[in-house]
Amino acid sequence: MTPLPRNSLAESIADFLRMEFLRSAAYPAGSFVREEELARQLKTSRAPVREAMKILEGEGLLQIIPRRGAQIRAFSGDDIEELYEIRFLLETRVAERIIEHGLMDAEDFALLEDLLRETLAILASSRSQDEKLMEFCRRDRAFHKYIAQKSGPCISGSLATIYGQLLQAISEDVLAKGLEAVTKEHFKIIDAFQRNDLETLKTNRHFSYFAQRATARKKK
Amino acid sequence: MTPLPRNSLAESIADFLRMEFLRSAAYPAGSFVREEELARQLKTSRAPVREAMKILEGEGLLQIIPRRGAQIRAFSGDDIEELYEIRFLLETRVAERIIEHGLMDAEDFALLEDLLRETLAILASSRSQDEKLMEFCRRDRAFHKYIAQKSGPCISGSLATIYGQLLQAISEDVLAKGLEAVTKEHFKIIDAFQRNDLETLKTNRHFSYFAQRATARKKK
DNA sequence: ATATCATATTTTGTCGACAATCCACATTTT
DNA sequence: AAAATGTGGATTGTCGACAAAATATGATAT
Repeated sequence: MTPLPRNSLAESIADFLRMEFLRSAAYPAGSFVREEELARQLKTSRAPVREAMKILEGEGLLQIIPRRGAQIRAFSGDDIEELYEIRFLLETRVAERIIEHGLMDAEDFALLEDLLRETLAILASSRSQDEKLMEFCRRDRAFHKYIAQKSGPCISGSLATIYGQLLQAISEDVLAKGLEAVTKEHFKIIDAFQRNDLETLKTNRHFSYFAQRATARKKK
Repeated sequence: MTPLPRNSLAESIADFLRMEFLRSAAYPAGSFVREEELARQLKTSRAPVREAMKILEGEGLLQIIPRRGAQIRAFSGDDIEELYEIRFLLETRVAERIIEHGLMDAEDFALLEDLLRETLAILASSRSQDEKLMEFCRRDRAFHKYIAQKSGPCISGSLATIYGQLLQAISEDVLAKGLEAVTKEHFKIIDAFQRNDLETLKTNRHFSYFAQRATARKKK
């Protein structure tokens, strides 16, 4: 058995910050994350906080300006369009490879559907909004990652950062549309894969959470 | 004038490690980077070393296993193929956008050619091999980044990490082929952009350093 | 009133030390 | 002999403190 490596404090702090950025009440885009303040809040020292910020910088969610601080990245309308475009490009390639080479079987589909059902169950149960958001994000990531991994580890990595940035960029829309609705749409993706329906995966963009509406509204 | 933010020690260490990974004599793929050892070697403390490793992890060059250490990522033949594929996908999109919307003008071309000539001049001058490698990497990155930036900041970011991983993956081939040869081939890219020759940029893969030879040899 | 400069305060960058964990090797047990 | 257990050394994780830099504050001169 794998020793099941518990993540370090830095990873936990990074998780925490990712969530906070989504809720965005305390940490609006463009504002700075103060090391001391965050460390005091989480009852840790500044060292793991700094490491967490380095992680988030690597994911493109934070922008560290030397000797100035860490600024929460703000995405413009153009940025969002660009992210959607990259996502479409990479996901199309993923879908092509999976369907062409038959990279997913019945077991995979069952596993993914279980994951989605589990997600819905958690969202239906009475937990705090924060916990729901956290569990949703964890499982949503896992869902997309599982599919991308079938195609390859490198493309999966690239897509993961795109997902993260996109989620932060359009968090208000995700929250507005509802976590359940987003999860339910994922069933259609599994269905399309089962039917080897590449066209649906490409043209209908079932992969995507939302329509262009989101990007159009952000444009200025 | 911009205050020209000097990069922190962590960034410098990350730079240093990137170079070392390319030379790969002291740091072969798959081996671990020891914090204490590196800190002693660079006459710093472990804090900036740890931060540098977090940076490199974000770039996919290093793989941090909690409480175990930081392992230099080893790329398989399949990985390299995948990286080339992603790179082709993204670069094609970059070229399309630039040519379709006329995103580059005479000034850009002149600037890029200057950069290449400068690179060749440095490579021709009598410096240490290490310094040549460092200067080459810095300018090669700048070259690709400048072009990608014309298309958009997000796609540029994705491509940058791909470039970095690819460089580490095939560093022996880069060193074998010669830094000058690689730089000289870049002139063809500029030429193709000037002639709006999208087909050359796509099919001939002038963007790429090498043929499949590199990937074929790595496969097992 | 504005601009400029000196000073105070806040914030980040770096360090050395200690605690927790992991690994390799030796020892014991079956 | 093989597996399990323990112990010692090495390595990572976290902390608090100090140094350096940037920002904010306020006084002075024009």
